[in-house]
Amino acid sequence: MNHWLMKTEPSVFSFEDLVKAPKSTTPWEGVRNYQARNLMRDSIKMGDLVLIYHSNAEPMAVMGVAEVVKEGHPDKSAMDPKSQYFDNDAAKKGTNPWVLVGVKAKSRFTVAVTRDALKKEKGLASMMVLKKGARLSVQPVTCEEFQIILRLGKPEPI
DNA sequence: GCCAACGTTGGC
DNA sequence: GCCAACGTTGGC
Repeated sequence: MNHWLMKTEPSVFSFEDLVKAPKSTTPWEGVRNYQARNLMRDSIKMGDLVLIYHSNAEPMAVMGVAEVVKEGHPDKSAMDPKSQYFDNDAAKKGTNPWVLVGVKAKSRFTVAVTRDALKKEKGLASMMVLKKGARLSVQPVTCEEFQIILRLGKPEPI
């Protein structure tokens, strides 16, 4: 099984929004970056676990864990003019390059694992999310990193 | 195919 | 709000 980290801006869609969604499940739409697209298309599999990270927020933190419940398939929002994620170029061409996965909230951290807390932890020093300028919104996380963050977050089941 | 200019992300 | 770092675009 593989582990991932997905960023979200809580003002747009927060971890609690995911928890409150029907069946605590949502299509992770709106990713418009090819590297992240490739991960969702090729590498992210059913049952993989995902850390949900709040970016551009107070606090910046990992808020909980989600599970992949649907593997890569077309992100239809790219072709929907009414969607905030509409991709005009893709729509004009008539081919949709964008892919999403379905995620379901699995556990909520009783202790939000803040960016500062991540930085303080020796075993997390090489995490992509901590690198300056790292913008990839879907990132791989090692099993060791995942376990450390789980220990810090003291998760409770949803 | 290079690379400068641009728009966006996201920490600070 | 600022701006560094990044990915993408488009002229050549």
